Amino acid sequence: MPTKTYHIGVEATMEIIGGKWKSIILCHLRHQTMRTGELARAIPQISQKMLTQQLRELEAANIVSRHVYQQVPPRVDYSLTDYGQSLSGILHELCVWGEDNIDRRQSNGEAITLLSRDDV
Amino acid sequence: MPTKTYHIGVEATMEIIGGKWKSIILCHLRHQTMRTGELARAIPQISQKMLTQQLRELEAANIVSRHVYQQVPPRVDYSLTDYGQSLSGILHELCVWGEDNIDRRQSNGEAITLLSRDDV
DNA sequence: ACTGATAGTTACCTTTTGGTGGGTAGGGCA
DNA sequence: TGCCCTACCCACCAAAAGGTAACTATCAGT
Repeated sequence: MPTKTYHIGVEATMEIIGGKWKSIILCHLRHQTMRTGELARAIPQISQKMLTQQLRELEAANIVSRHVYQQVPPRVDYSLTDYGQSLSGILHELCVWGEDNIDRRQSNGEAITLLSRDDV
Repeated sequence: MPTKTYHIGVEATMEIIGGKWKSIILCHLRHQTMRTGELARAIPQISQKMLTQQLRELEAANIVSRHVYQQVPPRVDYSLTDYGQSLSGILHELCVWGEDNIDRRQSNGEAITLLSRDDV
């Protein structure tokens, strides 16, 4: 089996939280356990396919855990694992830096809106 | 002009440091100003095209600045702007978390190598 | 018997991202 | 004259990521 080689730590981190959706999902799960539908409503731009696909990958990386309740209609929820919690600080900073960046660009005349803040 | 809309701060951050290369480049520039060729040697997997393309985008976002010396052969170097420095803490944490993640996976039996650490 | 609710899968397609291999400039130097 | 050096650009192609729409299962309620 070929050994996977990284040159710098950030490569490994980005493999886990990179992509268009993972960091957004994680930012939401940072505050609370959420059902599939809640996540979908919190991230209205995401498609069903992407949501479950990304959740599966985060689960495989042991960042989120998936709880299935034996009910009909189905009930499934997701939360950060203990290990996933270790990303919480980073996720928060990523949110805050982005909010500042948006403010900056707005005051620079760019047409930009931020719909909700993550202020603690 | 259509207004660009973000739903959460992290979206904006990821637009800037996301993708396969940007965070790696920034992690290197965090410690020192570097010439094009130095960067290319520090990130051996990157192609010329990607290196300059990503640097242009980081420059456009006001994260890195590009200094051209009037010489032949050409000499160009890149460094973080003051604003770019505001990412330094995040970049460091991304590196450290990734290093820990790799350690974790190694002790879990995965065949993984990390070639160089960013320890401060 | 039919509908609604929830979570999920699949096939198919488009868009974005990344890689390759070639070429440019222009002064220094053998 | 001709080649080296550095940074960088371009045309073209391949691969990965993401989007759309249609489909599944199951039980409750009407």
